[in-house]
Amino acid sequence: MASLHPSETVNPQDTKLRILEAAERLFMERGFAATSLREITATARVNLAAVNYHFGSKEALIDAVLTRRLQPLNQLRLDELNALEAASRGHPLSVEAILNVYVGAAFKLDDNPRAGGSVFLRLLGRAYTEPTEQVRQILQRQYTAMADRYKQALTAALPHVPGDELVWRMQFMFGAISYTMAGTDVMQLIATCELAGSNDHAAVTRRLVAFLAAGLQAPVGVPVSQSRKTQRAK
Amino acid sequence: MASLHPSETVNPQDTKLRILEAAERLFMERGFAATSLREITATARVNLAAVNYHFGSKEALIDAVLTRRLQPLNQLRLDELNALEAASRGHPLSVEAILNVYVGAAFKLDDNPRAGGSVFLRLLGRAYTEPTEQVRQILQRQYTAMADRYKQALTAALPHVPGDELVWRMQFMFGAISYTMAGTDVMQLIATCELAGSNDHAAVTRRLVAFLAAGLQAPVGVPVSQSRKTQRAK
DNA sequence: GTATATTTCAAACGTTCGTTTCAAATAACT
DNA sequence: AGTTATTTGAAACGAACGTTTGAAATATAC
Repeated sequence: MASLHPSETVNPQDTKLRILEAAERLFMERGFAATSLREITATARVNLAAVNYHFGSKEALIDAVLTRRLQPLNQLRLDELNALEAASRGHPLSVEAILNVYVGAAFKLDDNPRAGGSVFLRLLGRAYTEPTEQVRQILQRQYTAMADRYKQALTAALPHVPGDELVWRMQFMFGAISYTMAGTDVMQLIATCELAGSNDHAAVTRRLVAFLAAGLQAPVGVPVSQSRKTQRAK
Repeated sequence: MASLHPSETVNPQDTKLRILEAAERLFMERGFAATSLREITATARVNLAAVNYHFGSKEALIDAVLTRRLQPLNQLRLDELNALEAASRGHPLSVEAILNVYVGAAFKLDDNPRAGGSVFLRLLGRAYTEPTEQVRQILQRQYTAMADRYKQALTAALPHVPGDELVWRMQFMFGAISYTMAGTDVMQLIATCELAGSNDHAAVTRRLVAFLAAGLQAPVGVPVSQSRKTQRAK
């Protein structure tokens, strides 16, 4: 060991971390199923068997990669919403304020180099549409409490929107957000135009929040049961 | 052949179709990478080698599965928008009318048993966030002209929204739509609530269009360059 | 310093993957 | 009819997969 250069000495915990970060990036670039443990361990410059030694299986590694950042992220979203409500002292929060907390928390993860979230956010955006039961369950576990809490806050902020309508609008909201997070840049691929300033998180947040706030606050139409009549009346 | 029961006789083209439909469903349920040709051919009750014989490779099969329904879908979206503009005789279209055509086309695919789109729409919603370069290119090829055309129509319907802002809002729009199409039912998984009437396409369309129309028409904020001042002013 | 526990490593395990082969069966054509 | 082209079938190909193994190396404890 004395013959090794200091930069080559390895922190005991380093292997686990290096695997997590290599896996995070490769999962984002190629998806869970298409990324092999051999690619991951080669990227992390650790032995192939290290994954099964430290995590147990590939499934458990996927779980660890997702939970590591998702748990703090959603905890931050809960904490900041609670803090905001506490600070408002009874005054109902605006939709924009709620959305700013939710979206802003993700970009805080992104800005913090320690959290290294830029890669993770793209991974997360894609994980939402992952077909495997395992990933669905991980997301469910991590989102249930947080989504319920935000539904409650949004209900207070949108008294004119019925409950079932709000659930749908939150569905649309999550879609727009995770799609944006995924950064698939589909418009860039789809149309002959570019997304201006996609690296300016504050600007993206402002645009996204304005869009979502308007959508959530949209006038509520006629009840579903009367829809056919309404359509024919046109 | 004469000894075979008529129901057992096989249409020459039948093998290709059976493969396409089995692949469509399995790709939707498990994703592209995680679905093997052996599962597909077993489900379609055809020989394993039939995929490579009729399509050439798994990649080519993925392409065929996506293009088969996406091409007609986006063509329908183009045709119906053109028809609507022609019928309006110079009057600018409303945002709602444009969105109804776009979203409605997808659900027409779903309603038509011949088109059998219910499975495909979920697959398509997931394909949007697919990491592989191949799938990205297929989507780009199929979406470019259509997205450009809708951007043009929305520009006319939203004169107060600058071009770069509109591109972002279309990005949010595509996110909400494809997320809804994917039918991941993330809110169902995430929160302790259900999406009421998710099978009522007319009702979903109405909710989605109302949300998106409001989002697209949201007031345009201050220019990005002045954002910091505005934020501090609060 | 010796003993114990933890971590790394190269090699191999059995499976499954996409693809190919080539003969048999079926369809199409003259 | 007989001949040709197309399609199906069973079997096998090499490659890559996740995982396991057991010995070597390292860290920790006494």
